[in-house]
Amino acid sequence: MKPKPKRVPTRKILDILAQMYPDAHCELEYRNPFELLIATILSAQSTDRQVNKVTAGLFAKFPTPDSFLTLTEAELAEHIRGLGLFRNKSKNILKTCEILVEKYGGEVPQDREKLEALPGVGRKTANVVLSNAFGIPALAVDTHVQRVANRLALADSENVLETERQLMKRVPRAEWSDTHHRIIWHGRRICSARSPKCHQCDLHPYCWYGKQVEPVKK
DNA sequence: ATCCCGAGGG
DNA sequence: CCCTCTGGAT
Repeated sequence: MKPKPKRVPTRKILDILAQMYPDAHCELEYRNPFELLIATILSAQSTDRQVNKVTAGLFAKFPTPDSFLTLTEAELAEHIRGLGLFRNKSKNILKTCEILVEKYGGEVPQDREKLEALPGVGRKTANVVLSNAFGIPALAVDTHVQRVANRLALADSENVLETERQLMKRVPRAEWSDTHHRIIWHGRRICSARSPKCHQCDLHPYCWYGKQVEPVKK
């Protein structure tokens, strides 16, 4: 008999994550699908904390696509200057608002293809909006999910789309949204890109990566 | 593969 | 100083 390749059951990992982060949720602040869409576009290569700092004032003055369209590209850029990639984001957001107004009556479409056709909106952003704003199951793979899922051997790929496929295959559909947020919280709080805190991680006994970083003490 | 691109942390 | 942050378009 060959020794079984022992792989940690996905169920085990998911249960521990649920136990570690029972209240995980989206940390971007928004009041409606439009605000979530804009906040998510802004979140590229930026921390949610910085995004919330910017959107607090922005959404108070400009709560709708129409109101954004009263701004020039340079004016909007000035409002979001605290974030990285602010020129690209300003341009994309205004074009997106134009399309929302002209094609969708100022509403955010609940449709992946229509969302991804908006400038500045790719698969990850579309997944965030579908899942959080509309309750449509989706599993957004961002930098945290990519890193953590691979460290935990929930996925094995350098490609985010492939990682998404592998996760969707292993995680029950009803748990996609919660799992997404739990993995992100884990990636922020413990399984950080640099110097992960394996010593205080409940998943350490089940983590191949953690054993490399910080071997179990005897 | 490269560009965009400021704030915050180590 | 260098690395990272809920990426997307070319």
